[in-house]
Amino acid sequence: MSSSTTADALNQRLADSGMRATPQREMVYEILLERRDHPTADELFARVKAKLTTISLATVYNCLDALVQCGLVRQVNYEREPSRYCCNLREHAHFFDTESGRIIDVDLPPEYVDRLRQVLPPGFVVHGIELGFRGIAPATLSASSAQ
Amino acid sequence: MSSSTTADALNQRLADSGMRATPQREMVYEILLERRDHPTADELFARVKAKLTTISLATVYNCLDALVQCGLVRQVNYEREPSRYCCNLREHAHFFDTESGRIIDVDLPPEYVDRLRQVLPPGFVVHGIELGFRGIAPATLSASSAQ
DNA sequence: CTAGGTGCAAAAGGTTTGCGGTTAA
DNA sequence: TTAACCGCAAACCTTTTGCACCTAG
Repeated sequence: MSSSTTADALNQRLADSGMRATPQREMVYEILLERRDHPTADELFARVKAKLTTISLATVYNCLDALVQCGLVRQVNYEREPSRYCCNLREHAHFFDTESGRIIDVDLPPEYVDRLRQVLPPGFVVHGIELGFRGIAPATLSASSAQ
Repeated sequence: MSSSTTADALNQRLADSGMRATPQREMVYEILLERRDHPTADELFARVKAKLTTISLATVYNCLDALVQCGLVRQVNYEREPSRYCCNLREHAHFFDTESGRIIDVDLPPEYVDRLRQVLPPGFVVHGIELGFRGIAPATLSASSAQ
């Protein structure tokens, strides 16, 4: 049920971008949805391999590229660390907790985003905004998403 | 004169962080100030090598690390591209022009920065904020800094 | 039948490190 | 004299690519 609807949605999204659904892509996406904790490709590889034992790391990278390209996944970069992957499609910023290494999603209200771009002089065409905080999160916040 | 005062400032900053001034560090910093165009380490290496012919790429990386650590230089990362280096110490965002590859500094008024952090729920300790825009800059803007 | 995907291994590419020699406090 | 720093080369690590094989449309 829920799993089949996400599979359908994935199928649709991939098709819209001229790509096919495959067991590997479905599994990578499913595992990414399972815990929304911004894993690296390597970490994801380990989790996926437990269920699809023959998958390779290169395929995980390829699947993630496909998911990013079709707009279902966001690639999150912090400094020069390995990329992390995020299946939260809402407009949000990232808080990088330097103590735990955790990434926390912070929802951004639409009017906040509008105000963000107002800092640009006129004439700039904006295709994307990236807002990141670095610091220490309240210890009590154990989930991977705030607000 | 101006060059000697920046050298003094560099010396001071390095000393404050327990490091020495060296010809290589001075030259890397000077070249970085010359054109404020966010070069990569490689690019900087080429420019510095023209004046300090024996310098090595590893030393450029080490010098940049030193300059970043003592707070005179900011390391700017965009997606997974090579790091770029920025000697603008004012609070500012970066606009990544996807057509030219250029990075444009956008000054952030203090009250804007204050408003940025207001999106965080209470309890978060912020040590740094990174705001980046991706898009197309007005062609007329040829300088590397806006506002 | 053919375009697109997978898995493997090797390559790429930016950055870091180890080491012997040098320099400045 | 001794701790910091340089230059060189090798190592590192994440990501990409080439290639042979497979599979769905």
